[in-house]
Amino acid sequence: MTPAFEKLARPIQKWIRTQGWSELRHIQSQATHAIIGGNADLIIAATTAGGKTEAAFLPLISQVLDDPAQGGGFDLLYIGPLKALITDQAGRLEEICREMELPVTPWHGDVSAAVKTRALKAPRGILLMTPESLEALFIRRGPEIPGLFGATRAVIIDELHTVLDSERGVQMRSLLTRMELAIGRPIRRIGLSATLGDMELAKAYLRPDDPGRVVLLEAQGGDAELMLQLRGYISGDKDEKTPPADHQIARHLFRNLRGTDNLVFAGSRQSVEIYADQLRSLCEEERLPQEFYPHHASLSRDHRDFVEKRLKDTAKPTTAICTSTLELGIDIGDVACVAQIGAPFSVAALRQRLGRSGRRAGQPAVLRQYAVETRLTPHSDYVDRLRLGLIRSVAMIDLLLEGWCEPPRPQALHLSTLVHQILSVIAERGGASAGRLYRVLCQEGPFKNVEARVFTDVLRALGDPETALIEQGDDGLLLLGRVGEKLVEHYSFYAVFQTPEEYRLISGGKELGTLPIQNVMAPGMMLIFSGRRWLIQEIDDRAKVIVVVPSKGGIPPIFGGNPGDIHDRVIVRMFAILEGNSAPAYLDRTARDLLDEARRHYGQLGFSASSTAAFSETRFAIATRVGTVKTTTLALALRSEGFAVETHDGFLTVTAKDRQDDLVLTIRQIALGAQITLFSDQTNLIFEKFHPYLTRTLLELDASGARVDERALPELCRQIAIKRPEGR
DNA sequence: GACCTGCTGCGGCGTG
Repeated sequence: MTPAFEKLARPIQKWIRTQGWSELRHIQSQATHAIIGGNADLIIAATTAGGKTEAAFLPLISQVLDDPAQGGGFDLLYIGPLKALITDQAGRLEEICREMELPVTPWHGDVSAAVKTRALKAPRGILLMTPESLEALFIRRGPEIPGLFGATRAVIIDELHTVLDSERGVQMRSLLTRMELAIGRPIRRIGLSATLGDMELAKAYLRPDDPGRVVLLEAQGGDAELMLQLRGYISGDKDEKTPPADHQIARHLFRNLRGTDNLVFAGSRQSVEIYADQLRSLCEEERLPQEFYPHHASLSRDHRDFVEKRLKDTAKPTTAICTSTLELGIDIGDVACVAQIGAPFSVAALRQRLGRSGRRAGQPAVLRQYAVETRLTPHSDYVDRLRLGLIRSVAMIDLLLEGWCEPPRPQALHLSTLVHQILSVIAERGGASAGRLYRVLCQEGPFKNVEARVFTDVLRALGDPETALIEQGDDGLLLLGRVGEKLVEHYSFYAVFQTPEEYRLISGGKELGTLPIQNVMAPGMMLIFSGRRWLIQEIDDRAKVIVVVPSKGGIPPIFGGNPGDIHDRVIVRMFAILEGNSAPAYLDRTARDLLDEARRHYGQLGFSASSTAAFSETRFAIATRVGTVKTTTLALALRSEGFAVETHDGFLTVTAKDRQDDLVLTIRQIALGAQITLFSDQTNLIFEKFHPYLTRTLLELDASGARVDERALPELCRQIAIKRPEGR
């Protein structure tokens, strides 16, 4: 055994021997040296089954055993984003700690109150929590926080890459700062993460005040060989002999995936239902046992557990048709192949998904990408002619092969989460001064981009008698107001993210899952859900329950959602592909023809030489050549100047009301720095949980930080206005 | 033109 092994506590060494490990993995040795040899914050980056949990916990538990704390609460705090992950990890840690009399306490909404009460009475060992449960602890038991975490040596943040700059990530960092302030010292932070494109940014998120001192350990190598194919399909065939594109794809999946474990990422819940239904029918037609199952967040926990268990069970071949539910989190074992239908929304997601395949030594990772484009007619729009879905798929695969993926977004203001944390700090302490709130949240905490003036405006908005979230006591202390008290009292307060209203779908007394309320439903209608077909029997609008029975026909429901942000670099690569002339070897015949066709149309539209094209005196296209945020910003600016604008990947379609409007002139004026209003009264700015309590001015400021990039506008318009050298 | 995640305290009732 290695020097690292010798550093571990005796009981841990004994446990390792009983596991039959011949040696520690490299990342585990490195982590042992870093954790036992120093006191720095740490990021351990490796794939899902890379042994990260043990890499962090074996040395940390060793420290606890070799140098036990005398009281002062839990020794180690683990924060995980999923209940299932916490249950999984608690089980693994209990195995390690069983002989050592170190308690392991999983703590989330499904854990019984008895377990929680016991842990609070004698707080020690390892506590595993969700960010929401930690939030609840601060609000319900604020004064007990120093006693519970006074001796805590380290906090382990699992799946760090999934939180980073998200609402939940900001909430978590705020809680950690508040915990450090409550106990009067920093607590070592250890992040467990998938490998990111830019790990420097992850360091800054883990410890914003001192990212330079964060040690980064990355598991090296392990890159399996990649087998790759992109197949092109054309939908909207008039020819009756050719089946529709989705049938062709379903048949191809059926022929190639049957008999093994696979993941098919279909892009949306609706599309998951469509393909699951078709694959089920194919099994029935061929009189074969069922092995294709849908998996997405609207399906019941029971059904999802069933699919996850089947994936783990090596005896039964299983293919899950899924959304990002199966992209991260609990281990489902190795799969033979990952299929992706339609272009993914980020290279980071594509990489994470592909990481589910090719994990066994000697096995290649297999990616099957399916691109669906519409059949062209003489009237087809230019965006259809440019085959943007196929081009984006190629761009993302290119970038994946180069090892690039999207870095976390630049830090937004997060005013909705700030409102939440203001209420939470007041609840924790029973009241707080404005100065203290500013210090805790904005100076020490994660809301560093919020200036004092903006912070004061937020407090004023919350204190407005109409809003009544907070009020000022006689001594100047800020207290919860009438509405604020009600909000904080209810358990729905702890989560910082918004959730839509839904119907529950019931059949034979069993819940099938949930359905967003925007679906227009009536008894007698037929529905595809959970991969099967149903007839609606009755609807209870007040209880939000729909009762269904099995049927022969049906259509898939709408699940809604918001368009995602495509990164600048992906769009830049798409244009490079449109302007290039070689075709990647992994394209099939149809995909290659579609790519040629896209390039031909790109040239015919004149985009090689100019960034604008006119279809008539009032209808134009602009090639922005940049990602969603900047493209959307230009769209808002042009709308406020009276143009009608549609957005696409790297393109805008612009319609002028009359021919007097000169688009080119407007673009030139913006390029020269003309002042433009981006938001009109009609622009919806409420998309996060606590946005309804803020003023219009604050909402515009919040949107400016995250959804638009006003400063990039003049340069963007300069680039659009100039002629491009032909053939570049 | 998309996806995902989470939740306390207490009253009422049944059982040992």
